[in-house]
Amino acid sequence: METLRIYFNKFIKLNDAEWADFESCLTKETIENKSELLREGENCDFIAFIQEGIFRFYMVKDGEEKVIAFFFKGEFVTNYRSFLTGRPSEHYIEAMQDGVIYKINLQQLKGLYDKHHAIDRLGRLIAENLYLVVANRVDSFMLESPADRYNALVARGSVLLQEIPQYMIASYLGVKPETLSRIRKRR
Amino acid sequence: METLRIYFNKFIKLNDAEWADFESCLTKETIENKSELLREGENCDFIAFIQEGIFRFYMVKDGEEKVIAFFFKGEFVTNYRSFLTGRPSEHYIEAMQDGVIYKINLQQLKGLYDKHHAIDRLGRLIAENLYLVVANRVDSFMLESPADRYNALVARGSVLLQEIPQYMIASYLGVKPETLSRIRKRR
DNA sequence: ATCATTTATTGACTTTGGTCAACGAGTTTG
DNA sequence: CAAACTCGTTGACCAAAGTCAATAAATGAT
Repeated sequence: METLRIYFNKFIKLNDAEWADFESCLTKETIENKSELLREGENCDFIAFIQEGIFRFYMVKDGEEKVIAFFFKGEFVTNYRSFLTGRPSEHYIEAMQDGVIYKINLQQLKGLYDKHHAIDRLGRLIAENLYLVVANRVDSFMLESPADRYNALVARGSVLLQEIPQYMIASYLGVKPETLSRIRKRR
Repeated sequence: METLRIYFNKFIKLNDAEWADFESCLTKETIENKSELLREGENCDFIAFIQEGIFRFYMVKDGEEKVIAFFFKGEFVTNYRSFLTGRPSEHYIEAMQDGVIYKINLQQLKGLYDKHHAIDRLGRLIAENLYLVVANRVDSFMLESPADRYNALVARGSVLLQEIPQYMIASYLGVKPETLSRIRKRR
């Protein structure tokens, strides 16, 4: 899996021994559209690298689906909170397209952390990376109006706009579908 | 500094050699109330462990101070985003009381990461920890009303309520001071 | 202790987003 | 192909938070 190794090189270059151990812990999975990677109440015991596909991370509050995040090709999909704390997930992860992922299991990853300094570092780099994503999201909620948030998506030509139905984007932005429709009209 | 070491034991137990190296990179600083640890435009090249004191992390948007976070005794204070990315800070960090912190510098920490697997792991655990804090904050913004967020503070008897002026709590909750005042009255 | 400043509260009014309902364009299914 | 859904849009109305202004309470400084 040379192309996979190249992806991980963006985080850290593992030597052949480290990579061999790491790769041996990855399990490739073919995911079909609308299947669920994780359900509420389950413990998330994996981090998965997305080779192909889009996933949404959502929870159900008062019977309504609230989309917290989307995950795309080249990113990691997991309920990182459940993964880190060992507590059951309050969220669902659902595939929005057919896809291919490489899962690594919590126990195996811990083993690799102990065995290879470099893989512990990879874990740090992944954590730091995920931190930056959520920290930006906090800022956008604290500082920007829903219209600002939508315009920011448009401005950076986000993949979201092509691939994701509008009512899910609305939820992701923290508004109702009717409101997003009106925001779009005002532009 | 035995008591300091005990704090870090909550993350990871370092052996004597690791701790000696780590401790030699910590610089103790006495901070006086209202002094600024970091200003907008500066690069944040440190993580500081708070032995004593409270800090607020805020930014100025359209002439208004927006409080993103508070940091307390036993926690780490830093602009972690600026620290990780090397980009200039958009935020300020200000002391809200006299305090004592132990700073560790970015370059030194990188050296320790290379030298000791265990300290790289400590870095991972800190990143994971900070991730959990912001991830919870995203959820509370997406799922709860301002009144819910305030009630959650009250319910867990947060230190914030004693130590922090109400208009800063309002900002932290994402509302205007007048609104927080009305939320409190409704209870 | 008094005065000045900052912080918190309250009222009247505006703005923004939510709610409910209707409708039309596209899709899917029988 | 037609019926049934789903999704996005629009309108009328409602609820929540923001704005602006006045005042009261608390805090600090002399």
